[in-house]
Amino acid sequence: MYRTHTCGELRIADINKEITLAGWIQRIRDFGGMSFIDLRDRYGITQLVVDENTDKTIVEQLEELGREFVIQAKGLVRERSSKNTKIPTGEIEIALTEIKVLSPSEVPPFTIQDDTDGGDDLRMKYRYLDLRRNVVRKNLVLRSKMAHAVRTYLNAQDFIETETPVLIKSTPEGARDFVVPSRMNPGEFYALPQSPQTFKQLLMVAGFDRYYQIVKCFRDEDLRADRQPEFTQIDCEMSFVDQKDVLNMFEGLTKYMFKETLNVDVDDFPWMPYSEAIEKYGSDKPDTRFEMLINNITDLVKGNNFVVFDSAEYVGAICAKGCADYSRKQLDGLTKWVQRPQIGAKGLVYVKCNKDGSFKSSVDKFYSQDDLKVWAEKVDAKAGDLILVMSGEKDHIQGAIGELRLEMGNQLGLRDKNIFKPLWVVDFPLLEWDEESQRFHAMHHPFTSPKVEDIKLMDTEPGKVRANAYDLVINGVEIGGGSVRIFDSELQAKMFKLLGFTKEEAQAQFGFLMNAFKYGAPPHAGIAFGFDRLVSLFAGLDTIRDVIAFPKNNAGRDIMIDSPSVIAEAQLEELNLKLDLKEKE
RNA sequence: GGUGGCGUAGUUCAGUUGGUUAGAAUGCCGGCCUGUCACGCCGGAGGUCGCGAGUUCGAGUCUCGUCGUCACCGCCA
Repeated sequence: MYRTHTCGELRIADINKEITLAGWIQRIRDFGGMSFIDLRDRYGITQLVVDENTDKTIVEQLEELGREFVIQAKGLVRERSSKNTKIPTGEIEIALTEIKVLSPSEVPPFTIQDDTDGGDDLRMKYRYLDLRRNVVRKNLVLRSKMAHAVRTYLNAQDFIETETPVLIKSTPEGARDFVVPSRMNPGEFYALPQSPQTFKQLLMVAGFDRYYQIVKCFRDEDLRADRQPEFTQIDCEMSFVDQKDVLNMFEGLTKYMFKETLNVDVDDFPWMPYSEAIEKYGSDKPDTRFEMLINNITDLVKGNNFVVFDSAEYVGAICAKGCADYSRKQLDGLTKWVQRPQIGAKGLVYVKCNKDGSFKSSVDKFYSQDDLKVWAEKVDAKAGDLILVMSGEKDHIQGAIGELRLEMGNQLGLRDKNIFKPLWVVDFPLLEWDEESQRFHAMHHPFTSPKVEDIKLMDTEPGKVRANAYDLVINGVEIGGGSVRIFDSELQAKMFKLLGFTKEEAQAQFGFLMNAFKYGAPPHAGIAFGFDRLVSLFAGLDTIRDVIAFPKNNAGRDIMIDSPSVIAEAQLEELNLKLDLKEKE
């Protein structure tokens, strides 16, 4: 036995016990005549002491020790003469009687402390050292607890946890696939799943009734702080349910996770139609922690010879509370901010609602005090508030002013990480027009059912068909989404036709699913949560990297193991592959 | 594919208008120190200023390219 206790458990009640600890040396404080060693493991830190009573050989051994050495230490627990109230073991220390180096350590490239001196690159390269730090490990402990809560809740609701294959088939819809060459089937490839979508529907046909899985998914697209090429979903499907049943079940799961892991009670989740989210928040994932809703003032601003507004399809405004005293510099800063290519607005019009009831705007030349008063009433602006107005093409400006709203929320400190505001966004469009390929794409996926009352529109105005599709959004983060599925092979065929598949293509790609539907498919619906995002939201982080033990960087590289990498010529040959690398221009 | 930030000691950063020998903190090494817990004090070592070209009498500093990294846009059903 290497140890009798962990480094986090000894207390004043353990005084005079002969104990053995094992762990990493956090720090040595050498006083010449005496020394202190902080010994660390996952559970905490315990102080070891060497003084005049300690065996001389131990004093000599001490010279060899350094940070991050793994040692085994035997000694007597005793009360400290000067206590440290900052740590749980701070009332005791270990008078050493024996010390053994289990494993020496080179000087680590950065300090293993909460406030490390290491930068992101270095910490990623030595991820196993970074994971020794409390602040990093605690995120993975939270992740473990949340996964446990998911299983506890769904098992209690009679869900069956089922694994689905990882080597599957490439499909044309959705994200780019990661592919895996098949040695036994020359020239053919597996794909890694973007999600277990079709398999979980087949499990419903199989009568499983309730399925879930905490499962890796893979998408070969460009990355972000909240997107990794491999990520984890809480994937679920249910039979004989409608949309409300699914939302209630997973609202229950979400509340359970908040309560179990953060001890937070959240309100019932409001349902917001997609159209309302776009209209009021300029986003399909609204941050409802604060108001500052977008108002459509297009009709109020026309006919004053202000050509920018007169020619605009849409004019939107938000009201920033208490910002009437923004300086010229601040307003210029906001204007520059919206003119960045990422937002792409031409400009920004402001109206200051002064304390004395007058208005000062950047368009005073065109609009009277009375005109501006009408605007202020429309956007519910009071004295002391600042109205920000953007105009242009409707879809673009709604999104842009939505971004401005979030930026103002940041500046005003309205996006508190300790407040959680979940909601369901419902009634998504079934299809969206893709300019590039000049055809409709499924907004959610091709198995999403249209709303019954909208089916008749499928032939006439496909773009207006609403789907039985829903997203869970918390604090402006898209946590998950799902839909009621098509379970009728004829309706599914119609859907494929709308998506531009020929009968033959549909049969080749998804024939297995349509065939399955011929043998008694139950009505079914499902949902999937992005587990990494949910954990990072709970942990108050902006990136999912810190809730993944071994994440990849912006370019999809693992800089610790240095992947991806080239493979041996023999491997290529075995797979019947030849490389044809494009020369860089 | 695009836009922007960053790249200087082991590490995190500073470095003025282009000008002599590139600094600080921390870490590391050595010395002193019996109650520290971010110990303290004294001393020391440590640099291909990412890489390559260019402008210039002179480049860490300016220009172009390139590589790495981060954030965002496109993309991600």
